[in-house]
Amino acid sequence: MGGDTGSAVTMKTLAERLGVSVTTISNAYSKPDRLSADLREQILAEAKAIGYCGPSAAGRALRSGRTDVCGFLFGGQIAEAFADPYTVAFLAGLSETVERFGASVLLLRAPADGEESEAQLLQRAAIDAIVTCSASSDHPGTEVLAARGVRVVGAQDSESGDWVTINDTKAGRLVGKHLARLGHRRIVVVVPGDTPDDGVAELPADGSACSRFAAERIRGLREKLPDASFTVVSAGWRPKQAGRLAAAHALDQQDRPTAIVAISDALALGVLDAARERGLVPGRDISIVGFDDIPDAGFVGLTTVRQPITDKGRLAGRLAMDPDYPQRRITLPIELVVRSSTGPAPRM
Amino acid sequence: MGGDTGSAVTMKTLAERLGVSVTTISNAYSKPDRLSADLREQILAEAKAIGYCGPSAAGRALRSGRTDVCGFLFGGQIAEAFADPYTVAFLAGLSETVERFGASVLLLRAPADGEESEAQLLQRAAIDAIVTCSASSDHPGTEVLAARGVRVVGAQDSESGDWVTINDTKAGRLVGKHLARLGHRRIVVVVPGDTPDDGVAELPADGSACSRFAAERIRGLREKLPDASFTVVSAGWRPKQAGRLAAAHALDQQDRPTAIVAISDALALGVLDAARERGLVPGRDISIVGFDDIPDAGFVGLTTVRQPITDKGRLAGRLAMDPDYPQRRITLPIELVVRSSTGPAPRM
DNA sequence: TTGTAGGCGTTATCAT
DNA sequence: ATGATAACGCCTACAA
Repeated sequence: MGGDTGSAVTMKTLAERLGVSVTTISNAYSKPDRLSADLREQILAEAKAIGYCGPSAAGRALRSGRTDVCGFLFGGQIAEAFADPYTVAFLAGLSETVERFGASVLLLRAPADGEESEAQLLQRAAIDAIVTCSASSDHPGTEVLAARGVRVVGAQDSESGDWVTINDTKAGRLVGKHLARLGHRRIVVVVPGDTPDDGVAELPADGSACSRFAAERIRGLREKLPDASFTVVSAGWRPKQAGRLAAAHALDQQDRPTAIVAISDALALGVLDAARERGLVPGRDISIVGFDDIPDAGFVGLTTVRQPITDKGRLAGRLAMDPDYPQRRITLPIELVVRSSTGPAPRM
Repeated sequence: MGGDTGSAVTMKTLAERLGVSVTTISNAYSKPDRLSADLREQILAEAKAIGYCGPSAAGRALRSGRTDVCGFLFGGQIAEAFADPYTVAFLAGLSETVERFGASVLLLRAPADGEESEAQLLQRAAIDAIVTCSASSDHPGTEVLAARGVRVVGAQDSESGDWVTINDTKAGRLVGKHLARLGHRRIVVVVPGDTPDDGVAELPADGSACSRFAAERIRGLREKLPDASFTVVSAGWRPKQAGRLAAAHALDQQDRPTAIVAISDALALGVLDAARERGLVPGRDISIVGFDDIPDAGFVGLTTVRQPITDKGRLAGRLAMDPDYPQRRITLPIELVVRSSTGPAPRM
């Protein structure tokens, strides 16, 4: 105990003490079948004895070009990202697979424009691959990484690169069809987004100011509700709070919507809160829909479009860690899950 | 576009093209004051032109011994860890600080006993420092890391090493005093823990089967409630669900407790759900207390012991990244926050 | 099955 | 202000 010189012990140390070559030591760790089991055990024992804990990651990375690290690029602040059950579920699948490949996940925040120093952090990260989540799918930084030889796995279909995604337009259509059938014609869509002064921003109803996945969901939605009125609002990035604020704004209007579509379940949970605070019963007085089917959605009876979030993370991890995995562009199935939060549009 | 050979471009390439030495290139990035501004700009421009994106992390790590990576060691599965708002808040503070030091956070799962391969993952990780959270504070793996020269920052006081923590016994006492004053004498404590068959396990009432921080909270609690009856139960690791199950079990007994103390707010949220599902009004029919004061606690009116979670993360990051930070053992202040979930013990 | 040699890209040290 | 040189710890040929 006490601050020793630390890692003065290397493969060479071990080799000298045992009278074998460094190659043999190296093989003991990386290619167990290239030396006798006896010798290997002896080496491992001595290693433990003198406190050698395996090949140094730095040396190995430099020589082999592999780091056994998979980056995870998320948008927004970390607290916002991890307050979102979708992100957490995705990350759970991702890290499960990454770990199975003997690697770890490095958290990388997508730098906003002009954040020079954080951009460097991303560019220079020692990673074999990077997985983006929907909020950061088309980040410019990934191109540089790709040029550097880092495998990039996106959460959105694109012309180049690998990805695993869902059909967001179709997801929107599923919701649109459902709401159309129930007779809804006055609809508010809640999306994550920057907020100006008063906390709620109204955005172009065609979704042109939203991230792409949101825009596509909105497109599908409108396609099936051609004669409905649409308002798109945002109230920040922290999902629950944003949903609550945005819904509060919408519900306190003269001409209250009959349905609120939250672009994610995490937002929808906040929308439900806002409705209940006003004594409105979801599914009777107001219909509320989300996307993703996070675990809580079932618990609170939220109608939503299910996607296999954790599997998405697993597949992303697979694409990231296994360059030989044959299918490099994957679209996962989705499904409308009708629960109690939607019902016929009330006459008003 | 198109898979090029990748990172064939190095400092040497750049040096040759500009007719300067590699040292100068290196300095352009790491020691800007050791060369003329002119030359530096020229170098940076050429770098951008030929697609060189800064010193390779591997080379730098090997030579300098620094990786600019801070490990975060969490217990349990990743989905469980990040379903816990405490962990998320802590991580937010941690990564904020780590990023400020030009480094990133690497997610490391604490391997259970016998998970040889995952233990290797931890031991060989290329990190400058590692921060543990309460659930993994006394993990054996950290000792090896410390011996290797990795700075270890714990979330619990210990004889050796650096840490940032709170006084858990005192936190327990705050709750104990509060409940004693309200006349509670039949108390159930909910802790995270492995579950056997039926989903709820009853543990020794002295907390001896819990993690240390939980045990200390229980100790403080009992100290102030010397003549109360205690039952300690656990129902898994996913906080909300575990709290709900454990509370359901306790509330469906003949001799229902008058107060339920959840060892974390995340658990308490589940306890609240269970109470409400049974038509019990928290603070009137049953008192419910948590620990930590996560954001949702205020929202649902939960009485709890506040600790500055995000600041804890920030300080842990500081200790991890800055070996010269003078104070290496920090105990943060705590405070009882009384809300509506506690009230006088009902006569029964 | 085991050993030898060279180099991966960088930075520290010591010159100039 | 700039350059030459020598490691850093490991892995991949190739040789024995």
